[in-house]
Amino acid sequence: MHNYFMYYCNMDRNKEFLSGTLTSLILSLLDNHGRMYGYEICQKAKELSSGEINLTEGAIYPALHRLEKKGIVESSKEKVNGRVRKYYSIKKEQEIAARQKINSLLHFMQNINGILTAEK
Amino acid sequence: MHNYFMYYCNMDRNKEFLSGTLTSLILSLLDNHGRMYGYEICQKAKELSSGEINLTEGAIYPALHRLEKKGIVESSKEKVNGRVRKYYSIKKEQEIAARQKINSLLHFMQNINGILTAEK
DNA sequence: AATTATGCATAACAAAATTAGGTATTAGGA
DNA sequence: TCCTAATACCTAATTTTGTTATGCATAATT
Repeated sequence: MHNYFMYYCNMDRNKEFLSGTLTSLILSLLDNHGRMYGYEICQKAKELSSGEINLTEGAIYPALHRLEKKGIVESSKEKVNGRVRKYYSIKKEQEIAARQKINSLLHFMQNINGILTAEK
Repeated sequence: MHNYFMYYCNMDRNKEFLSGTLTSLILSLLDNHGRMYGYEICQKAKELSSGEINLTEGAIYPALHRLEKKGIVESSKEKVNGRVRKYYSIKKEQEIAARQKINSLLHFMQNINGILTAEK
């Protein structure tokens, strides 16, 4: 290593948010509403943000697949009104970790907010 | 187009934040402190977040280069204490746009916060 | 003398969202 | 009865962005 800047210049636990809050957003919605399916998550995010947060399908579905692959959520398909829905929920043993992740995002946003609103 | 979901399911002006708050963070610091150089921006972000936001060099320098390439900031080199610093500042004609971007991030974070802290 | 801090830069890689396409069913209006 | 909108899933190519790991150079500290 040529210098030591990088020893303290990594994003630590916050690194994941610089590249997106989507995963934590999904976990939060699942934590609050229990079983949800992809389309429903998009709608709920939109609803809770006065129509301003519009998640794209190309983002939400791969994100859900990643969460499942990592063993954080589990899914089950169900036919409702002739259409198949894929419901996701946080695995029981992952709930604490999920809440920690959500709190980390809240904390991170407080830090960013503190910088953005700092007095000159 | 095969369906119409995507007509209203894009991230609109918020899209840039899902993939990082760094650019807005830089603009905010430059807006508040005027001329700053890369290393100084890292230090200031760290200082204003009680040491929790640690920007990496590999992120900050390319980000500054992108901002300059886009004509949003301008730079000038200066030798201070035998070391060359590259100072950046927001172009006069870009200040309003920069502040809008910063406000967009604040607004976006309020929305995310609203979702994360929503009552069940 | 050696290390730490200051200061810049870039390249290979990985992660994640955008963009754009695909399939299928149901509901509602003209 | 069409046609459109809404519901509901999926994936691939591309782009953007950050991480990780380098490299160089000078000043200050131990």
